[in-house]
Amino acid sequence: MKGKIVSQIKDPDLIRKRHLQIARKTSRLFLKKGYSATGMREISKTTGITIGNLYDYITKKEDVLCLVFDVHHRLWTEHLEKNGVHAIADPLEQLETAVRRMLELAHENADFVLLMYRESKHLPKRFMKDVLAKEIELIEFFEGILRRGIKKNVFHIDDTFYSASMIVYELSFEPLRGWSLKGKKTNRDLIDLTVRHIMKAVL
Amino acid sequence: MKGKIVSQIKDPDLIRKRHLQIARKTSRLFLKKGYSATGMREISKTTGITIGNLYDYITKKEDVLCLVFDVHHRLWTEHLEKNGVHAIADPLEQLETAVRRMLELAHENADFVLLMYRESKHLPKRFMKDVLAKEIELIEFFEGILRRGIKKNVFHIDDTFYSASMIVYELSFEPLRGWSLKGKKTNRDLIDLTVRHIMKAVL
Amino acid sequence: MKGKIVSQIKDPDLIRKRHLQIARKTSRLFLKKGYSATGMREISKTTGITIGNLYDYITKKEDVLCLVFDVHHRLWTEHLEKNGVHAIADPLEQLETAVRRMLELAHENADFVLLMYRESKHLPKRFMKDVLAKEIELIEFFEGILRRGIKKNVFHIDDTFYSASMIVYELSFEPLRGWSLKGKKTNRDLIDLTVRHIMKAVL
Amino acid sequence: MKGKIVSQIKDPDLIRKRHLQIARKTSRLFLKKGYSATGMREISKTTGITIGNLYDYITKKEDVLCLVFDVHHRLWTEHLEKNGVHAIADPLEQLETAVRRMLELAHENADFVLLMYRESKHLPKRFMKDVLAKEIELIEFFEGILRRGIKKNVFHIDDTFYSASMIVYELSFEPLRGWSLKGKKTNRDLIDLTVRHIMKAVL
DNA sequence: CATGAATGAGCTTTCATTCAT
DNA sequence: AATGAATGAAAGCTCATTCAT
Repeated sequence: MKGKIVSQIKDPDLIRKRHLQIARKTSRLFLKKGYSATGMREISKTTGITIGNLYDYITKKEDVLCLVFDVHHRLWTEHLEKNGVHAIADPLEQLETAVRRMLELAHENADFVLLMYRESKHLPKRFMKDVLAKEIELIEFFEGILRRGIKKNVFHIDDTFYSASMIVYELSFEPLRGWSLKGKKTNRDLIDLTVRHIMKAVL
Repeated sequence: MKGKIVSQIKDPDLIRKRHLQIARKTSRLFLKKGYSATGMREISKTTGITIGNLYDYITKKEDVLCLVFDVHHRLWTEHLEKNGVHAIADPLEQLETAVRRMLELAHENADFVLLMYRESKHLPKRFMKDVLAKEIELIEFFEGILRRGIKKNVFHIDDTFYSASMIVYELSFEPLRGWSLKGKKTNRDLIDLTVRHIMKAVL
Repeated sequence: MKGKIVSQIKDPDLIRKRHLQIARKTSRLFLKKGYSATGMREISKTTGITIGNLYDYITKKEDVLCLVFDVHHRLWTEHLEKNGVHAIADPLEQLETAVRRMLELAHENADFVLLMYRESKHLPKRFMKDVLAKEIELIEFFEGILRRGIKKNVFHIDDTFYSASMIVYELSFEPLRGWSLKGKKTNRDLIDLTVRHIMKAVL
Repeated sequence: MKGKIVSQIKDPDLIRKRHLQIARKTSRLFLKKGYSATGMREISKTTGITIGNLYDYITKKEDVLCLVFDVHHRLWTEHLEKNGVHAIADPLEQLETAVRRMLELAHENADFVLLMYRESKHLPKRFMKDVLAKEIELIEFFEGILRRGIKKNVFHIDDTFYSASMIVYELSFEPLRGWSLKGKKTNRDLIDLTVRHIMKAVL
């Protein structure tokens, strides 16, 4: 993962700064137009970095997509840690809280989530492996909760890995399918409904 | 819907034949390489229709994507009809059967489903509306089952449209997320697990 | 050699016609500006073939250089045949005639010869092998004359391959070094001097 | 000649030092990849001089090529002086020695000679004139020997300038054409053959 | 109806050169 | 004197689309 995107620039602080700048500004472009339809010239204009200079921080257009994925992934990992979800002892409470926090995050970054489903195909293989590994990590985090809940006899499910996978999938319901409910439900209601839906399936 | 894709050709039977030919052969290309990365030359070669002739049956590259979506949608609509799901009287049995049939179809056409999530962005707006309308139709079909089940006091859920939406979303679990379970579950098990997961949430 | 330059175009006559057109017009550009300094846009303008269409007849810029080399090589091979040099029985007369004819050709295509020395580095390896093979052929042609002359006791040299190589090299004297004599000698004188120089060394 | 390459730097010793450093290191690059294909970044890396600093010692990329030519030319001039060829009284011995020394030098610097034929086109006109002037000097040196030999009735040739030009040209036989004899002749043999070839033509 | 050669805007990427520090 | 980030024109090449035959 480290040093994945090769840069011509020597100053590592500058690299970090510019990489963030590129990822943040470009993600909006990718969201609106899609990866393929977004040209390097647009990326240059949006980021405010001239095209030549841009290529001092990346080697191929792909790298920009990798940077976008990177920033977004960091967001998710950090979110659970920040909210102290790991520390909750009661599995039922922990699951509910984790799901709720993730749904909130998914709501705030709905476009991002959609982007990742849509454009992951354009990631270089090497990077794709990292992405999948992180997804598995998230699944395993939920699996851990489920296992502890089963031991304590509070959850009743046959297959923890399957259920954890499905839960993680359901977290993306709004970003991927929300359009059908747009205008019919407030965000609060949608989250409540999904929390209940998920909890019902494990109890 | 009809006549959406404008054609230079007079003979309507020929148009239908060619459109089907284009859709079927090209979908494979789009699946493998994605819409943007697939060139018209490749489409011409794969379909066996020369490039000039191809443009007698479509007006823009988009149209090819529309054709692909069209064929695939027809598949789903027809599937429920063919399997006589509409005729089942018992809501519980009907829901379980419908879900199972859809999951089987989703499994067989996993790549297609993935394609539709990925490339829908490239559809022209006009066509996109049709696509969403059809999705709503499917949701409403499931909503109908749920409503009847509630009346008969066999389902217990608060919001039928939400639940129907979520069910339809869950049908795409394997195509979109199956990679995490690849090698761990047989297709049969996966379908059984998902059927049980869905049924549990509505009972 | 055959079919070396891959083309998208189906009509083989058209390919030949355009390849010749490209080679002839572009060689002038390469002569004046060198291979690297000549852009595809210039080539497009000079040949009168639009840039996209140009790439229907070649796959890379290299190919244009190959075409130029090809045309020129054909020139040399055909020249000896046309002038009936092969048919001369007397080795001394044959050598003198062959040398004179080649010097005349070298004079008329001096720029071309220079081009080949200068830009051969940019040829793809595969093609380079063919070029060298043809050069060896020419050397061997002269070696044959020398051998027959030795048998008839008219030439006196130790090493026929060396001498043939040197003779072929000397044929390029004017194209490569003529500048130092420019204005001092007429073309006729220069050729006479070189013929005498070469003959003296083998007698 | 002096001060040709304009520099921002005040200290003339430093300029000389850096210019030598640039010429020596870069010539290897030009040999391998050619002038056009060698980038300033590569030159910077190879010389160990940062790109900005490099431009304190030159004004354009051309200048680097000039420096390379300069160093190489100095080599040739110095070589004849070092070997005391100028002091030999007997024209025949002097010619043979001069030719032999030059051939040895040409062998050791074969790549260099090739480079000069190939890349001279990229020299700025002003500098090109200097290069040609030096070439003429070398020709005239040989012409001098020939003249003295004719006076002493040991050489028999019609045109001293032509012969001297051809001799100088023949010195580059190995660098330009040696590939055809590679593996067939040792260096010693090749030099002997060429010396004999040249002497035979003037006697 | 069918063919495929032709068009040219637009793509990603490179690279000589400048300039603030 | 030295550093290296920044510039942007221009390079090679692709590709959706048109049109004469």
